[in-house]
Amino acid sequence: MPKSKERCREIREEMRNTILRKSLLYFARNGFAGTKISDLSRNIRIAQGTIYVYFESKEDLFKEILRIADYKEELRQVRVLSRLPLSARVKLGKLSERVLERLKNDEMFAAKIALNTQIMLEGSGDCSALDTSYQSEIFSLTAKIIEQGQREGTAVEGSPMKLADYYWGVVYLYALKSLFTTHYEMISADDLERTVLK
Amino acid sequence: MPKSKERCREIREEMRNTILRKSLLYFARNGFAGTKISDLSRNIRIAQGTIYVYFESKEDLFKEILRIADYKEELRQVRVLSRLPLSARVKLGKLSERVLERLKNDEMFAAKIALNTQIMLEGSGDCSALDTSYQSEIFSLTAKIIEQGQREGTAVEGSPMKLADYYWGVVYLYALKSLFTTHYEMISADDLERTVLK
Amino acid sequence: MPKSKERCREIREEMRNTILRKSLLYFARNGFAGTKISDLSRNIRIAQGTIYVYFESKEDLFKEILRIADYKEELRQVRVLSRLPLSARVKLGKLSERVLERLKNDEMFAAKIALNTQIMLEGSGDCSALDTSYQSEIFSLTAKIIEQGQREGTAVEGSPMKLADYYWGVVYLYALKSLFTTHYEMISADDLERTVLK
Amino acid sequence: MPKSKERCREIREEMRNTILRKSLLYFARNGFAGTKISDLSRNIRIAQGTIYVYFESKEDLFKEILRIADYKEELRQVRVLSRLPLSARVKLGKLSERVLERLKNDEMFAAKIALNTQIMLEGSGDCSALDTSYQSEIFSLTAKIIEQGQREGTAVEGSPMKLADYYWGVVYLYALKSLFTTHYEMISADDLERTVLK
DNA sequence: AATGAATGAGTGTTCATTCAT
DNA sequence: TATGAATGAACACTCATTCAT
Repeated sequence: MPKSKERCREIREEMRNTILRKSLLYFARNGFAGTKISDLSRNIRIAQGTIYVYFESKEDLFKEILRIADYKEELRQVRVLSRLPLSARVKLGKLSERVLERLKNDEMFAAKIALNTQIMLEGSGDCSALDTSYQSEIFSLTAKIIEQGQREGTAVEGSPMKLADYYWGVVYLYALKSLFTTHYEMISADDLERTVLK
Repeated sequence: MPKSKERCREIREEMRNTILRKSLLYFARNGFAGTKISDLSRNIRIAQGTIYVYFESKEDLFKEILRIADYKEELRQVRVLSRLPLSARVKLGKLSERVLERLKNDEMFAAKIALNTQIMLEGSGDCSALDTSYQSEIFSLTAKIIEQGQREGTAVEGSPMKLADYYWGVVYLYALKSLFTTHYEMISADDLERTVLK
Repeated sequence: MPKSKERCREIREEMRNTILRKSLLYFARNGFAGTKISDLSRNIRIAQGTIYVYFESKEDLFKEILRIADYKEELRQVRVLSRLPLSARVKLGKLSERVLERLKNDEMFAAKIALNTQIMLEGSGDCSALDTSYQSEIFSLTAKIIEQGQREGTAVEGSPMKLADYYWGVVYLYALKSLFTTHYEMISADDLERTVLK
Repeated sequence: MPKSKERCREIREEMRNTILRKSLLYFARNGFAGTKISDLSRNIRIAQGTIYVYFESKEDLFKEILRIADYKEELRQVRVLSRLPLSARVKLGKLSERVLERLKNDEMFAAKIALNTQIMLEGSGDCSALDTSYQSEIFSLTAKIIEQGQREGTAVEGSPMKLADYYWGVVYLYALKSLFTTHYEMISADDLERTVLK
């Protein structure tokens, strides 16, 4: 008797997500070239062949990872925040607290940030593969908050985009630290804010 | 013919340095796993075999690169600076200006910082390979300057080591940017100082 | 419930035959190495696992195919024909007409001939797997008819076995054509006869 | 000191040809799917990697083989023959003798014919890869000789193209035999001619 | 010393086969 | 019994390393 079609789809979806989730961490830590399918599959505790049931190639798997490692949720938060009737200082305070909180507790979040920023840095090559629109909108929204801060006299002078870039660069820096280092001293929200606030 | 022998050694030394210099950049950009000897040799415009005349293996080459990519010169500067009868604010100002200046103009400097920090992050694995003593002394000297700043009331509160780590982390961040991005906005010395100064 | 059991056996037999029939065509067209179980099962519209309910392995399936792709029926016809009180010319004429007729209309027949001849050509390897006695009896009966023709002065000179081999070789040739080509010009019975008749 | 550029090219050309020549036989005997790179390289007595120094992939190697396994030389002969002021019977006699001679003595010739005809039969798929123009010109020249024979009353009736196809089909048949069978009885030029001559 | 063709261990990928459902 | 996801041995291919020139 055939398996129920529905159940089958569920199982597939579940396995696919397991592979994606575990691979995200692996790729973030070891890079594309440094990740071997054999190690990866041992890490996920599946056979090498199983990966190829769900993905066409190592590269395809990597691209799918980048697709799911987007900033949809983060963007939503920043959007909401930027619209609230708050001072830039408060907005950046709340944002920083949330971001650092997740960096500490959610390894996947750190991996996502690390992977995306790496791709953005290497850039050029295969931009097509990656939808960077979420990221760039986060940057421009952050820049707007900084601009608001400059008008309010709480943010430092300088190009808001440069400062936003600086702010998220520091987030990337601590994403790397949390990915690679077991014992490290996390900066405080104050430290992070200081990139853009007086 | 002692002179000819001398000349021979010179030529050898020159080739060896060329390989080291070009490889430093290549490894910094592509990582160890992402660097193929075939690509590397094409980049240097020598035959693959030539690399093995000067280095025992890819790993040996990499270790030699790390050996020359030390912070001897930087350490010297920081040492001198920390001993001068200056305020912490001025010391950090001068340090920041010099570091950002080199980051902009000296690609090798950026590569050196990127490579070292990467190794430090991945850490654990082969610490033996890398002499991190220069780096850690720079860190502790920077921490001392920050401590001085805290006494003088110009530096922010918090663990001086954490703040030094933050300061150099940002330097690493912009080393990466200058390595990978062609057009980017460099932060100012003020921006960099703000990681640790009020 | 004896009836239900009987019915069950029937269904099994039916499925088994479907697999054998469809596989015969597939193997004839693509060869053993060129036939993937995944493609085959998709072609039959069953799951891959189902094949293994009826056959132990790909090789077992192939051997079973060769077992059913015998020349029992053809042998019977040639036997009857060779015993009739007819001239060699008439015998070969009737044989040629029947063979070409089936080649045109019965894809399974073409596949059978193609597969068997291929196996005979590659030969040596696994002769054990294939009972070539039917085939060789057809050859020797054909040789006898040719001998008769030589006595009657209608067949060309030369070793009767060589000529029989030639005759059936041409049949193989057009079996291949009908298997692979959609539009081709079939030779006439006269053309086929001419391999052995003046 | 670098190897002489010229000598290098020679060595490369030589090895490339060795691989092509030996692979032609191997692919002709075992087909594309049935040919393993490991077996092939063992057969040529080189390392597997060496094949990839000269060819991008197994498929690329196969395509190159088809490119060299053309009928340029055969076409030249048929062209000359068809222009000579001879009767069709004599032309076909000479052609048949030459072809059967080469089939017996030149394994490469048999492999070439076997491979090309196989490709032509499977056809459709990747016609682009193979230049079939030589082959089709041989066919049409042969058809013209047959037409001449029909006018002279020596060739049998029927579509000249069909008969040319038949003639070369038989050549393919005995190419297969000479490739696969060690002991077989080769047909005579007379036998071959009889496909198209009365 | 410098070369680049040759190597083979190691990596990515396929596919016959198994097995829980 | 029929299914198709999971498996891992076998295959295609890569790349650090060697070596004859």
